[in-house]
Amino acid sequence: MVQCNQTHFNASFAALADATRRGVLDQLARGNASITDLADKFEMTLTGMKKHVGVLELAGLVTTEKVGRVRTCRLGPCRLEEEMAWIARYRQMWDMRFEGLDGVIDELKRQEKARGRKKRQ
Amino acid sequence: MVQCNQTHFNASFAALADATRRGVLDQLARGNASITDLADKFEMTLTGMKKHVGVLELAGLVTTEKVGRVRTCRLGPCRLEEEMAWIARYRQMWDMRFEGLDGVIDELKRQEKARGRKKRQ
DNA sequence: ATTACACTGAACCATATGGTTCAGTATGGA
DNA sequence: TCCATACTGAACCATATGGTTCAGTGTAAT
Repeated sequence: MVQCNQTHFNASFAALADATRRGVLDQLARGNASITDLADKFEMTLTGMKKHVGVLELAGLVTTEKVGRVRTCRLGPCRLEEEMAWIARYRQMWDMRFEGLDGVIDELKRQEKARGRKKRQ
Repeated sequence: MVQCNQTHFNASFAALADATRRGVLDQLARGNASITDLADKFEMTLTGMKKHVGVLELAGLVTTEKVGRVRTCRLGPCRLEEEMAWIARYRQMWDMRFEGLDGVIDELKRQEKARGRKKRQ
């Protein structure tokens, strides 16, 4: 549904709106890691890191699995395809909008030229 | 700088993490609008909408200009190029990661086959 | 059996977010 | 001049966010 997409966009963009979480994704792209690994790397308490991982997990960007006493984090199923598509569409609209403006500017220039010619006549 | 980029990513992704603000961008792509126009369209107070526009403006996604008593909002200079690039790079890493896993799986299968052959010998 | 490790949950804190109302200010139109 | 319009800013509110500490629980190693 639209609602569902909206909610998912909210979650994934919000997840990306934090430098630590983007860093975690970067790190997990290099290899799986435990909560402790990540907490060390980003100089943060276990509890703090767990919250970040939770946000990423809710957004589908990360999945985790606990075996024994260590929880391993890895990249999740969300590949940011829709987010990418949203931005791509936005940029397309932005370009069209500016082409439109260019059109207007060209039109204005033509009119100005025409006025210049008239004056000179 | 890296810091600067990080801050910009924070602002732009946070700006996108709200359905109303994404809607405003959509709307502005269709044409410029006043705060009143947007507030009406999204059934919100002027003050509320002004805050959203402020967030979008800070992220460079919107610019505004006040002439007379009406403030006109239009798409801003930020075309989300770097954000798009970040996501593209992420997806690339994600793919590599999974190719890597496929590689590991293939390796495991080969080893298993090898063990099978050994056992049968 | 003891101890160390890895995580978890609750509670707390400061600040940010998304919204409102209310009381202005400034501008445009009759 | 008078009134309606369009915005603005301050204050407020509830909830979310990004972090912490502290007190557990369960697992691994000695």
